[in-house]
Amino acid sequence: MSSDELFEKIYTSEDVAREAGVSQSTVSRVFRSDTNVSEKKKKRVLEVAKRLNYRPNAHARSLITRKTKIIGIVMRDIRNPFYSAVLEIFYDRLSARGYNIVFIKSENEEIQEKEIMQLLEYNVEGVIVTDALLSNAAAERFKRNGIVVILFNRYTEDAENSAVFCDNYLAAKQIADYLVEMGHKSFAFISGPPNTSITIDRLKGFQEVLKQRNVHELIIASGNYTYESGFKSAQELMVDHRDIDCLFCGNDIIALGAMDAIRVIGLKIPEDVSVIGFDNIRMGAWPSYSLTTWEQPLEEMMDSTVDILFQEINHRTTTHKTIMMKGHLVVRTSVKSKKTVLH
Amino acid sequence: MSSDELFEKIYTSEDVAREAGVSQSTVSRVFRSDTNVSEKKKKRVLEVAKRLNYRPNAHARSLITRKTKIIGIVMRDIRNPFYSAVLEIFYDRLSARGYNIVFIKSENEEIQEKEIMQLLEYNVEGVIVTDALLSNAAAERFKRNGIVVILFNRYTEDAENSAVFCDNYLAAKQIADYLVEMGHKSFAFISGPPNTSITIDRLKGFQEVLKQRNVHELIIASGNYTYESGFKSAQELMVDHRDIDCLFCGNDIIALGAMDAIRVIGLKIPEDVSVIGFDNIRMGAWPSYSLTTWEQPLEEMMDSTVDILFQEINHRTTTHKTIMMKGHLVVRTSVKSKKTVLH
DNA sequence: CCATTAAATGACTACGTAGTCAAAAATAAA
DNA sequence: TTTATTTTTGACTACGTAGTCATTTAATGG
Repeated sequence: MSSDELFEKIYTSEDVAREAGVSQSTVSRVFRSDTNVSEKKKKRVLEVAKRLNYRPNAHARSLITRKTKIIGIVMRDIRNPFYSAVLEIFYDRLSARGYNIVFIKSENEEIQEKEIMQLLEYNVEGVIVTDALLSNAAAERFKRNGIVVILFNRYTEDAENSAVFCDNYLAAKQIADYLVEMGHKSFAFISGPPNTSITIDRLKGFQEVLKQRNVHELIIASGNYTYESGFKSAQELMVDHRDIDCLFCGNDIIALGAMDAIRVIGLKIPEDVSVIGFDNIRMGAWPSYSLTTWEQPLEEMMDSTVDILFQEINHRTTTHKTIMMKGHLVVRTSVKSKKTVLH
Repeated sequence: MSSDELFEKIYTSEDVAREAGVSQSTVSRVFRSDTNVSEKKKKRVLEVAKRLNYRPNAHARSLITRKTKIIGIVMRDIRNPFYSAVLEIFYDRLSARGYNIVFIKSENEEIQEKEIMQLLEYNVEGVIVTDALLSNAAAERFKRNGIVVILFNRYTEDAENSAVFCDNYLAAKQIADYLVEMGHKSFAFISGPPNTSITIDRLKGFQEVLKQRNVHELIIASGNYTYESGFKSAQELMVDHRDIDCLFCGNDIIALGAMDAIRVIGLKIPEDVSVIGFDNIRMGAWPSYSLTTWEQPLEEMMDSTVDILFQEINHRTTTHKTIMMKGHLVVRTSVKSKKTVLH
């Protein structure tokens, strides 16, 4: 027994045309919102289409128009709340422009062949790379196929892609300034993977200011951008270096892990150790943490990203933009002021 | 000036065929891994393909095979860590089977027309609905188009879809038993949206056991499955009902919010109030919370879901399965034992 | 070496739509 | 009414692939 009978036929524009007594062209026109259709026929077509449950086939359309209305989003750690938020907001923005999202989870740090294949085969119009590295070879592959690539929250020195990110260097400098101002003496930095632009810039800015302000020792522990990594690093750090009074964490989720580790040891935040994060994820505001952190202007960054994305898709520009945003410090209670307050 | 020159031509199977001195059919065979191709020509085709950077066009393929290798995942609150995890795991499972994921964020509780359209137009082979409601009308739409729908972590009484979920009723009963055993007297339940199967079953099981054990009052606050909602509900609850000594939360993220609210008020967990959650998200294990909760066998549930999904896609079965899994209690420190311990 | 069978190959068509172009219909102008 | 102009319409083709079928080539058996 053929089981096809169990399902209704999936009707095509031709079926609708026949039923409505018009040509396939006219049906196509109606669904492209082409104005050159008489009200009468338009109405008839829509009626029939509704009755037959007709929907244009996106693949056939893509084939002929060479537009897929699909954007690929490459992400590594969707469980990082920062990136959950990023995915959600990108979805809203792209959806509002009539685009669909193919979600690609990058298995390793660098985008793999398999992932590139997927995106190429589906002919995505653009790719937003957030959480993963993009090798020059991969960037080249996309470019050769006319696929726009935008880096979000990261950049590569030499790759010729547009990128939108927070000025991590400047932010780290301001954070360092703030911490020194607050009277801290002994600093540690728990970083993410050492080979990303984010990590490099944050470390660089932080170190520069410390040096400039005559703090010559900075203890560095690098791991990855997870709670577990932050927990473990902080634990080791605090055991080996009892005198640390200030911990700059590569991002908020690391900071939360670090705070828990510090408290488990029996130390108090911020009395014994100050902790500062980066990103301003929602959880940082929870009373259990009340994390002082740096807020990235997430929505603005994403708006810019989407703007540039469509600019490049539509005008096929070859000049790329690098947009660096500022952000600002969000002061809560995880950093202690050791200075005497003067009235 | 035409800007097309800026990009390499996107080659087709025909280009490859010409260049390799074979027919388009042969190129197609090579890329379908059809065995009926001589090693010699296969090698030649692959060489040329690599040189031209050729990739088969997924849309053309979909058009002719009527297989898209795309699964839609509908989710409402990706920021809920439970669902972030769900998305990640589903990605791994589906990806392993060569399928791609179109991510759909449901704007409202119920899947909207717009979202259905998107999935239909892209001819997804199946849809996994996790976090959103699926009206009968919507289910019907999918079914008519031969699209398999599986409900994950929920079900509807009458809809004819397969569903995989945790036995919430039984779990809630065991939770209630446990809490009563531990000596609690005054119970409250902070629920999610009251119209989902999850909420209904958890409440039902909880209430039944309480009644059975002669606890006749249960204070109920309903909100949604977010930290903020849990925080607010707990705050109101604890102010209005000072005597509550035990709080059953609809899920873990609500529980975390509730715990923070309780602590902000100045009460201690579990000394003053016990809190229990549901899901066993990672954050519950963090030392700041150490939440006692019910673990859903997430991976097994998702394995089942994917199994059923492909079973229905491949064999086009019309009989639907409902799989209910058990799960188990994870005891941490957010519930106090008020009973005297006897040795 | 020829007959038979199996493997490899290419010509051709279908998939469902968009869009071009020319013809037809409707409208305006004379 | 006739002619010029604009709007609507349908026939037709292209998009890039999979797969059918007939043909050619290679392999096998006697």
